[in-house]
Amino acid sequence: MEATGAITAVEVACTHIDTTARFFRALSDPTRLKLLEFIQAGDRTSAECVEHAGISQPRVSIHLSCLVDCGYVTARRDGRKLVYSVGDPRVADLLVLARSLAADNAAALTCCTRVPDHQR
Amino acid sequence: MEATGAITAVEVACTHIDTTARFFRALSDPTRLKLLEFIQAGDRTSAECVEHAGISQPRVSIHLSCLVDCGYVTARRDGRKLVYSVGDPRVADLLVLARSLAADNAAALTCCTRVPDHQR
DNA sequence: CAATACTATATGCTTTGGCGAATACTTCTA
DNA sequence: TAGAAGTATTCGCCAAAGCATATAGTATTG
Repeated sequence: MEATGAITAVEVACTHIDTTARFFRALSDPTRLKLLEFIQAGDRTSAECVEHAGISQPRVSIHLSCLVDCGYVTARRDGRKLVYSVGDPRVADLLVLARSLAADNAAALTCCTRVPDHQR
Repeated sequence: MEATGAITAVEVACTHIDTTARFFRALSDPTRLKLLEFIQAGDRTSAECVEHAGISQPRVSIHLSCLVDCGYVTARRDGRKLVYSVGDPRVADLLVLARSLAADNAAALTCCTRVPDHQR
């Protein structure tokens, strides 16, 4: 599938696997996921996000940048503040799907607890 | 929503956010994602997974355990070998959705490249 | 065109979790 | 019930990425 068509320069550097993994990575951190769900429930300013996340402003800034870069949320200015919102409806679909799957495996989702075993 | 019903003991320890984040974490590693897509395309033995992943058998074993624990795949014995397969159709839905979203943001998915900035 | 409010970056530290290599454990088959 | 084939664990190493604190940068407003 690497002959002629349909693959742009961007996708050559990273495989679609790498891209998708990176996409999932954004949601694999509880803080970012919490922020995304917060924003999805209604547009939020940075300050609101900082308060909701309960961590430092610089850290939240980085997390929000990450969510923006990954296409989960968009930012717009409102006076002095930045307001974040979820634009793409597929994001909601993704979250709903993931939540239902995760809930069904909540008990077994000790998951990667096995991976780092010797460090505890 | 924490008063009386509908929340089991399992879910009390971890919030649904933590559970879901952990769920996404399983897909946030390129090796695991690659394995999952490989298995989704057709049932695979451990040996096939090892060859496809291109890393050591022990590592693949751990990744597969992780995918099983998280509910993405199931394992069954076939003689001496273990055969892995994707059972839940929602997994396919999730992957399709994620791929389409990730593809639309492939260019910007430099994402967390911003997070670790001082280490390069 | 300041001063201020808001947001992003830099630095240093620590934890998580990826990897290979060695090895232990299981499970069929002969 | 050996022995081999297949699978899982342990260990040590290192990179990625989380966090706070300090600081720099950028808009908007007066």
